[in-house]
Amino acid sequence: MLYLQIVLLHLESRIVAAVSQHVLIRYGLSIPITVEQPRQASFGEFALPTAFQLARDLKKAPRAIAQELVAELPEIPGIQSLEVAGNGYINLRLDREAFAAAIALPPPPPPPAGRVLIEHTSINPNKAAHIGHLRNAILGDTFVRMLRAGGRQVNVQNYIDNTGVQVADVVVGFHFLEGRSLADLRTLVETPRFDYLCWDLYAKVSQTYATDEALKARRAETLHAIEAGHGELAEMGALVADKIVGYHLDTMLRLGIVYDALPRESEILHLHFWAAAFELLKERKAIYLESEGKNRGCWVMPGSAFSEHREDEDSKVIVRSNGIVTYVGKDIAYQMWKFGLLGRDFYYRHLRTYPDGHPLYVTASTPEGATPGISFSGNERVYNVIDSRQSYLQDVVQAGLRALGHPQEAANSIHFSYEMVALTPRTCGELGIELTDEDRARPYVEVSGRKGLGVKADDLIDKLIAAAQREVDSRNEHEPAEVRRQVAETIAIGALRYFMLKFTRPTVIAFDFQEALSFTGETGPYIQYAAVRAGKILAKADSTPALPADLGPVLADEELWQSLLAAFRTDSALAMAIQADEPAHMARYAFQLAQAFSNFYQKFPVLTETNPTKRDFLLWLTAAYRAELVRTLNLLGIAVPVFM
RNA sequence: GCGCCCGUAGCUCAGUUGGAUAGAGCGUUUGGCUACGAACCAAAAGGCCGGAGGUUCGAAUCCUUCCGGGCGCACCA
Repeated sequence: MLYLQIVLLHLESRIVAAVSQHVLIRYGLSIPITVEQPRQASFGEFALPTAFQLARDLKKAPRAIAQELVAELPEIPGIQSLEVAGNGYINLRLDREAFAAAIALPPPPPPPAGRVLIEHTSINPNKAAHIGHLRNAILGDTFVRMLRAGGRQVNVQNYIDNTGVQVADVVVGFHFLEGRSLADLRTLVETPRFDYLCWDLYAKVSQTYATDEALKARRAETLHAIEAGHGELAEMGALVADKIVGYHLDTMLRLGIVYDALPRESEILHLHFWAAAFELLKERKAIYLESEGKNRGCWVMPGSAFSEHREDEDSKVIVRSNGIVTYVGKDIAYQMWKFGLLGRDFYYRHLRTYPDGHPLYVTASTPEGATPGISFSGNERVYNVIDSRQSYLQDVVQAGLRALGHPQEAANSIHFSYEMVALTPRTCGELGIELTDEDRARPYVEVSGRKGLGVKADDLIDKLIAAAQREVDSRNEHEPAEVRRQVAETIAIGALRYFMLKFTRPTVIAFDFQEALSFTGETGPYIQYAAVRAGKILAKADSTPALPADLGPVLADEELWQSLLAAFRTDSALAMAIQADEPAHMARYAFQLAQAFSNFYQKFPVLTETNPTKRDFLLWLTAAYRAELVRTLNLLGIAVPVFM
């Protein structure tokens, strides 16, 4: 069934080849030929704006050129007719019979695979995940699914900063604010929703710093201990981080999000990744020891390395005057490892096996207990899914690679950036968050972990499931409770994932409960519903769907023909979405596909159709729609419930 | 101050990389269920694409400039 899409793609490239060759011979011009979809379906299947492009060079009216082209272009197999439209467009119509016959063609070979790495999620392991993290993970996971469907070999990583200040802050809270020992913490981490407890504690500690200088001094002490990896404070930090990572993995698994490996900062420290990178940076003179000014005694990267616009851009400190590397420095080392440029690797220990059998590895600093023979280093292309506020730092990392003499890798370092998820003032009100008059007047309010201001991921998922459950129960009283529960979950996840994907990456999402809880209109459930209805028809049909031999009369029906075309755009939509690095395009396509099916569903009753050939065709097309809907939803990480 | 992002229907957003009459969803109004399940469909109303210049056959899209909003610009991560 996929062949149809391939046929369309092939046809497009045949048109491009035929037209560009003709233009070259006839006019001696070599121009890029673009093929578009006509504004109105009744115009045909393809449109060529070629005459407009030629008008400049030929100094002739576009319409006249179009007429010339139509008269002189050689026949293109699969194309029935050409006609001039408007003031110079050329519309092409498919040979429908030939097109239908092409269904029998064998499937094409898979596209060449390249090894790519995607890092996403990467939440500080010191508190529960919030909606902003959901956007990151859903965006990353969806893009992974898209790339894999597009033939790429992808490995998925979730970076764990288990030795950073955020973990230290929570340890400060437990130990110095609440006076807990390591033994106390060992029992405490086992209490339910330990991640929520940390959420509140982190906010409390952050606020206490403002008035308590002594506590702030404890933070530095704690961070130091955690980085060194020795002593009670370090053990507390490891305990907290490991436990919270477990919660994050569970939360993401609820959304169908899994990883291949968890690289941890503790191993980057213990295996001295930075030392290796530092030597290389010095050797290539990518950084220098500042001898004067405010950065005296620091190793810095000159501003000109990462900013093309200004010579006097401030240089970026990589190693502090006390000899301790900054976050960016560590990130450069990590990015080098991703490309296999560091000359070092982690050991990998098996951490868990996902329900589908997929193994998850975590990095280790010794070969003890490690699984031999695996590596996640050495990728051709690297996507870092990180919010747009960190674009400055990502630029510095990229500049580091360039300065080290790796322009190729720098160019293949992609900051897959996205805007933040904020809250509408109304949602803040519902959450009982006090707002200033100034905030209330804004269109949205930024979430803040330090202030404890935000919507926890699991709370949102629970709320969505509850809302979906009400709908499911009211429509399906006769179904077993356990199945209803599963259906409600599938719908809730569908709604959430689609909601996070429908916005393009640079758009700030002003999160609103009312909008996110909606199951009608442009939502995940709308698309799931289309797939479920298609499935119902197929289940009730007495025959298996097969394409009838004589399609002439059926394809003459304009609406049916359009319906057929609309069902087979997945591959080209996928290719375009990958090329644009934009999962929202895929989400948009899924919705359009569902709309096309809903349309078809309304206009053409399948099971009651009396003409047997037409009935066979309708049934076949229903099966095609169902398959494409399932496949497309799968790309978005959305499952299809058994009923709705 | 410098850099990046955004400004499109009442609201929330798309706009296939410069193409034909600018599209969806929500909301509003109206019509359609003894059902291949209405979480749906059909129809209507709703637009100086922030303003002004420019580039060209053609601009929501590219350039310049102004206005309005957001986010960055640490020896934090």
